[in-house]
Amino acid sequence: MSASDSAQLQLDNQLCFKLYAASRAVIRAYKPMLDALGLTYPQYLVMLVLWQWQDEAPVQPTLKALGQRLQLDSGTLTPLLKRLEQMGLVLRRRSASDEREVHLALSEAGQGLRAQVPPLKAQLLCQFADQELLEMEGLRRNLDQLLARLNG
Amino acid sequence: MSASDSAQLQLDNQLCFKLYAASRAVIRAYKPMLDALGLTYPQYLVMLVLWQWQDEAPVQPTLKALGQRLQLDSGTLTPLLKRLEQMGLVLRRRSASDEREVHLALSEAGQGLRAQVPPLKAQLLCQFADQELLEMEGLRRNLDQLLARLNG
DNA sequence: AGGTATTAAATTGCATGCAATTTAATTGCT
DNA sequence: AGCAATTAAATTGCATGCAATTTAATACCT
Repeated sequence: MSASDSAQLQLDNQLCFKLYAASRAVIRAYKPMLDALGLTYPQYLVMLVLWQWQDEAPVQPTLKALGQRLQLDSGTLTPLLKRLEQMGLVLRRRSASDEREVHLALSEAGQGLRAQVPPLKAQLLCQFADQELLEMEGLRRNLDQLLARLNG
Repeated sequence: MSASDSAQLQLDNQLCFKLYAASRAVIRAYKPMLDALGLTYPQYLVMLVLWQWQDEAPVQPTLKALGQRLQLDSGTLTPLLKRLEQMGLVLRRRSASDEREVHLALSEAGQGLRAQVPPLKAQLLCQFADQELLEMEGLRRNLDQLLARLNG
């Protein structure tokens, strides 16, 4: 165990830990807004995708396509989507042309929920100074690079 | 739902999603190394802290101190530490001076495991170009700022 | 000293993530 | 057509995260 080995193991220097901690800290910051919406964080991300697909529809809004978008598999998404269906926000039905696929759609309530987000989001963001929002934009670009490197 | 509201909801623009996706992507990248160590990702983070405390000992290496370091509560750490204890890597014992506290220590095996990390870590990092490692350093600093803002 | 408030873990319950397996439907090949 | 290979979900099992409650020990206050 050399000195440089030891330094490399310092938790404060670990990018992995920073990412893990920052991700959970952001989820905590979203908690008040998500409580108001009645959603968990991953449920919110699913709704974001489905709302987005209302504007720029992909070929088929399937569970598979959603999984590719969020990098989550059916083991995570199947029960999550069943909960959103129970909550009356999402509709699931097997494709007529290919019974293996599950097609997703927003219910009226699911579409309506979308309008509640912007004011809550604004409330969340207004606690940050403009300066800080700019820095976050830089952070977002850095994350893009990392994601492209790790996934693409 | 204005045009700017819609743009703000775009998933690609969401810092929250980028962080969430990047964190999981990094954990995936660590998987081969962690499999070789026989640890899960949060278990690895716990070991990193305990190894670090061997060098720069805090007053007391308690579960509470570990929780503050990793921002995790006893609901997560208690079962995780019991597993590390079962694996023979960590020792847990109640403090003599305050029976409420659980003190943590590394077993021989737990200390020995530390030496296996640097070569595996080097193997992990060598898939990245120097340029990319520099960019990650910038990312780390950005995450520091965000964490300080959200936690501190 | 005695009783209340506080504190540290542990426990309980629920919702992810993710690997591995299973099931059912479709493709592709001969 | 017939059958193996592939594919999309669902299922199973396990380890987190985290809120809420419980338990046990210590601190505090008069």
